[in-house]
Amino acid sequence: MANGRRGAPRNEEARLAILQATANQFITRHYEHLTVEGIAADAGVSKQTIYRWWPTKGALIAEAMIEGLLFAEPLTPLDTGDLRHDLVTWLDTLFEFARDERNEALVRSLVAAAAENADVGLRLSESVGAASTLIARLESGIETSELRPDAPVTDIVNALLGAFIVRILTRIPTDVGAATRLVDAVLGPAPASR
Amino acid sequence: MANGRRGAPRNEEARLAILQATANQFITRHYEHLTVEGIAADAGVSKQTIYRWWPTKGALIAEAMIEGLLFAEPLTPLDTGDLRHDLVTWLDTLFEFARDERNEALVRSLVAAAAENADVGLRLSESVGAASTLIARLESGIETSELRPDAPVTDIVNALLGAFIVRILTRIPTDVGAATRLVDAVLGPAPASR
Amino acid sequence: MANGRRGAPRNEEARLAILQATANQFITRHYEHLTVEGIAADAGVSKQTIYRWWPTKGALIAEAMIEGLLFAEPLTPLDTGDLRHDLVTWLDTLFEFARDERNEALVRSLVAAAAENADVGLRLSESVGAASTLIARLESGIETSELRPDAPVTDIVNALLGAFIVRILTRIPTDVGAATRLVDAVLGPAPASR
Amino acid sequence: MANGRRGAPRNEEARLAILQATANQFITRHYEHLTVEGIAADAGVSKQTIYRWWPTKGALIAEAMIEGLLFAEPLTPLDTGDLRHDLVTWLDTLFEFARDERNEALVRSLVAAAAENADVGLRLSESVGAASTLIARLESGIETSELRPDAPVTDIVNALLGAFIVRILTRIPTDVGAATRLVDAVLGPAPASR
DNA sequence: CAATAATCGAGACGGTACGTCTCGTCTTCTT
DNA sequence: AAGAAGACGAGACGTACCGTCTCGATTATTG
Repeated sequence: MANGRRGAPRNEEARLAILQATANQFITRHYEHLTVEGIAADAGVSKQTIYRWWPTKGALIAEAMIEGLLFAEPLTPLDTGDLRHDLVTWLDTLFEFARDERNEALVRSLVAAAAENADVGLRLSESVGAASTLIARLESGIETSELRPDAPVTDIVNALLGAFIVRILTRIPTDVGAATRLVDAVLGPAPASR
Repeated sequence: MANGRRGAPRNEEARLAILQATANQFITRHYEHLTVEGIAADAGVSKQTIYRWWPTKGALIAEAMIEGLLFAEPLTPLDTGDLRHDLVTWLDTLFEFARDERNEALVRSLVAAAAENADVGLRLSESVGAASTLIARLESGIETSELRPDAPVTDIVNALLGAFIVRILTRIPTDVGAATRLVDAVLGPAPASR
Repeated sequence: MANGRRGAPRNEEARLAILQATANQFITRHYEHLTVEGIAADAGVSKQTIYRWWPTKGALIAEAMIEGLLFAEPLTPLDTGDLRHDLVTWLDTLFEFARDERNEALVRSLVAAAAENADVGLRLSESVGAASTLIARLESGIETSELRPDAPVTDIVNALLGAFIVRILTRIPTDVGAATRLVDAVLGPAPASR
Repeated sequence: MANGRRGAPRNEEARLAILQATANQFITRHYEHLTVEGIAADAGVSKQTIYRWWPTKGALIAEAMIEGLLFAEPLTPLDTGDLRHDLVTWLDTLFEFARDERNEALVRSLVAAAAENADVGLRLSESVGAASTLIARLESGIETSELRPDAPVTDIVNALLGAFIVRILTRIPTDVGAATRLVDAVLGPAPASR
């Protein structure tokens, strides 16, 4: 059945090649050295095909993020039943991930992109920190009374993620206890067994 | 007496003109559109004079930050004796500052610069959040027992500042209670008398 | 009865719209800025319809010339019985025509097209100078003995037309006596009774 | 001694390389396929260096003409004392030159350039026909009474050259007698010994 | 009267070149 | 030396057209 449009339909293969190339280039050359010409060449596509569908580099990156091409495995929190433990584990994984200079540069690059482009910004906390899953985990912590009912869940997530990002931006190497200390600050110090 | 070097000494006037021009251009055109040629023209200086003394744009910005040319008034926290209140006030001022789209863009620009340049990154939390003063304020809070003695002061500052930056990057408009909620999130809920 | 071909016949309306658009664009934008896309848009036709029937821009222009769409009125010589006078009048009209900058540009454009495309070249002298009529006029001059029987009629036409074109190309403004001098140059000086 | 200007002086080597490359490309690829990028690559120069000094392709060609880089040997008329003979010889050489398809294309290309650019146009008749030398030859013919004193010398040159150009543009192959016939037309038929 | 074949408008596509912008280096003259 | 002026090679920008191609819709012809 007709779709109301005429002319050749958009080439899905080209679209994916472009997004994949965007991810490749973003990872290898970082945001500041990302070029549309490079992406076009890498994707085997003409520049015009890129400009026809995406207004800016940022839009490309944002879409590559949506397609899940930027990060290999999303860093999502677990749910073992112990909120404090789950948060520490998640943060530790994040810090560990960023201990590899390549990954740290990738995150920094993503922050740079987010700073210059709203589309990327909108997806930043989701992409870096799996924010929505994290929020869900915290809300489940409220149900198990590990968190008081009026805890500002979103703000807690922003604080944890923000602390991570500030560390990345200020280039302060992360010490071992950082994750625990941050969670302590946010949930209050660990009870009894401490 | 001679300083052991020959030839004309460095022109301090030119140095300041360059840094001032850097600040002007940074504020008006943002980091992504900052050009060395533009700075040179604005400062009435040749490009070579810039390249002779600064290796990168980031170094220029970092030095302009040190000279206090980027932000009009530093947003420092007060000390009224009530820590929680002082923090909320400070955060509110920050959010208020960023409510002006021009300032928000300025902060975003600074984050972009920090992401791409270590010199700027090192000074980011100081410049945006007056981090050292804030740390001092928190430490004085420990003395007045408003904070437990082992509170992770630096991490708390990172969390507060980071939450602010995450908000800026994700372009989420700030609602009225944000500052209070954030302090609650990071220090735990306000005690009894609330 | 069938013509041996199946499918929809060529759309004559589209053909004329294309040629008319070619003429419009040629006149307003000149040969160097003539684009197939512009013609297609102007004619309300798809590019493919143009490429299906004409191999090059030159072919389009040549056909527009044949259809008489490029020049409003062909500049044909008269026959008053006085050959020399008729030639001077004709040349004067030509010079007068080209005195309007718009027309001069049009002729130059046509020369450019002729230089780059054989189809246009073939029709150049006919289109600019009504060459065949001019040759006929000269041959009638032989019959009235105003011209010697072995006069190289075609070469004379080429010389007159060529001189005009050289003037156009070299951008030399035409003075009043030019037409007369040129006829003198090509036919030899006027005889006795002058 | 100072010349009043500061900054590096124009690089003469680059200038010549560019003009030489222009000539090369013009000869091998013709005007319509001449590209600034190609010239820059051929000359080993950046595009900006070209655009800094020449506003258009036409200006490049015009300057290459002035430097005598476009035509190997200028086609200048001789002076044997016999005007008619010298003109026929000159025209014959011209026709002979253009009989090689490569040269014909070169002349056509030059006409195209002249049609689209005034700088080239100004130099066309000089470059193709050595117009000034030809005019001088005709004036010397007046002194020897081979030409009447009031002969329109410039117009005669335009007519001869124009006839040549029209032949080139209309792609009419040149027959053997063409040169003689044209000169006959212009000087009147040859006297006695014919 | 279905199957076939050609036309047409629309528009996506890989390419090439455009003319501009900025980079970081360099060369010259002046202070 | 340091500095102003500015030329230079390099390379990316975003745009304009090229000529080809794929669509779906619309005619005609033919078996």
